[in-house]
Amino acid sequence: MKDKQRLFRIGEISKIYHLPVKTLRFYSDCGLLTPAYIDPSSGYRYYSIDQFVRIDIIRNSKRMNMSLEEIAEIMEHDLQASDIADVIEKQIDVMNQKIKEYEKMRDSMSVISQIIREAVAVQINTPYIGQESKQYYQSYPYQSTTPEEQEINFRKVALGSGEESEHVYSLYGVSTSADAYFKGEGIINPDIRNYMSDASTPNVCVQPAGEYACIVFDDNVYQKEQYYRRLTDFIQNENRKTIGDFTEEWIIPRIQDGKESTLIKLKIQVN
Amino acid sequence: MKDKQRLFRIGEISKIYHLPVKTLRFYSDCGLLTPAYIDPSSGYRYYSIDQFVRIDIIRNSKRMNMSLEEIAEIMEHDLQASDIADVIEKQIDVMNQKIKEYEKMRDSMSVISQIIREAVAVQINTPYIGQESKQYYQSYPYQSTTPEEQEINFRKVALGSGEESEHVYSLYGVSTSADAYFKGEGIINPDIRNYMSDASTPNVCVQPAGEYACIVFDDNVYQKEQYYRRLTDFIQNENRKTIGDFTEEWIIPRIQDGKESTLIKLKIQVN
DNA sequence: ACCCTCCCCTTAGGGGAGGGT
DNA sequence: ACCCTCCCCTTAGGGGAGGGT
Repeated sequence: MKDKQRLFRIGEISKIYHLPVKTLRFYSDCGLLTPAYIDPSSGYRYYSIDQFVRIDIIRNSKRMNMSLEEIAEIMEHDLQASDIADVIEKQIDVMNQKIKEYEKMRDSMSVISQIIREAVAVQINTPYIGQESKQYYQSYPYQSTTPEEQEINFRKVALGSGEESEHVYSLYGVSTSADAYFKGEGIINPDIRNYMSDASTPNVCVQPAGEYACIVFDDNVYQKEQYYRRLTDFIQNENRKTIGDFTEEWIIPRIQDGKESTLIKLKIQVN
Repeated sequence: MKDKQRLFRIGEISKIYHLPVKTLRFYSDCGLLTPAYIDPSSGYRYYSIDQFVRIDIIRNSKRMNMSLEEIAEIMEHDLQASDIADVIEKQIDVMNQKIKEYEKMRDSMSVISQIIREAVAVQINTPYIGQESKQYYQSYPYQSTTPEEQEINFRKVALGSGEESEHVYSLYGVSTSADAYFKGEGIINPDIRNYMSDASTPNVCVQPAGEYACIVFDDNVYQKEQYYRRLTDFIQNENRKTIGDFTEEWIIPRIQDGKESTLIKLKIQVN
């Protein structure tokens, strides 16, 4: 019985458990782990072997990502072994949730980095003819005639639904009326498009696979016109005819000298 | 150009981006997102469309689990598109790390909840003969003659190595000399055992498969003897002979009326 | 209504000063 | 050496008071 009275100073407990003294003091102050005895004159904390199990429980629980509040909860409730299994299984669910969430994030991030890598792999500012594969998109009929209007419309689309937690990032873009452009009416965008990885959502539209004249540029949205010109000059030189409208894919916005600059892939189908 | 001067009040930005006003004020105060104009007399914050990209970047970066400090870092550095891909891929690595870590935790937690479920599935305090499968363990030669000594020795073993992050929880136990026990010398534990899921660690020992007399109890370590008696009485009644030493598996410790109580499986091989 | 500036609060401690055994 | 008690600091804001347009 006298060995049971063996008391440990805070530094000894710290060494045994590899726990900082500060942490033990903190547990003591917040009532999570009250020392067996506190010297009233010196304030020294003394721990007995009875405290060991509690420290074990705190340790194990913390490893399961439980908060000190939850740990205090379970420690003052005299759980049966089967209750402990319940707690552990609840934490397993929490872990599985986290894992799923992170996997979604990671996959979504993979997609976008892939798209950026592909875009920067081609010669920037240089038109080319390329084989493009089929793309799915959701069309939102916001007509924009100025870049400012488009900026606002774009946010309405991107932030409008409750898709908040769905993806880290979504690929957006616009179509540009070829008719209006070739008539000299400038760049008019009849809709905003959200590109999808598959056709699983309702009302999804399809952009056909085929040969496209493309140009990738990285500039401020107010400077778009020159890239349209380069692309159409190129198409003429190549003696191609366009099919359908232009599309812009807004790959990634960034900040250049305090101004927005967006990496954009502009393309139009040709025959 | 006058549309470009369009200024938005903090509440409008809040509505467009579904961001609390408090958050925007906080970003403003810490310099992450400075309003385009602050009225010197009223202190009202006004945002222009130029701020929109920054908010997008903050939003996307936060979704990738980046801290505001990291976001500020990347925003003041005029990154190229390929640099952004680098940043994203770095975050993918971070995510993968997290996923791995959580999967490890979850698997380790699964194992222990499984062990508890199996232990509580048998009639508690009631001896039985059961078929036990092969077990691997690491043996640590700490002889303990009192429960107190054992408590301390156990922590030395469990906390001694740097196995901290390996598992949430490990199954430990002791052997008890059958010879000494039957000679009336009491419960003497020549070693402490850390049970392993496989034989991959060096110096691993094997506890053979076979028929064992077992009893599962859930009590304070100072009360062990009565369970040894129950088990040995049972073995005698069953006309069995023991092979080798007793082993105790310390399945899960908990707190009962302020005292430690451990769910223990005590067993010994019989023929 | 909308906006502002304080001020205090949250987790789980860490760093350090200043002082006692 | 080892221990103590303040006190201030960290993330990313949230809640509320009290007051201005």
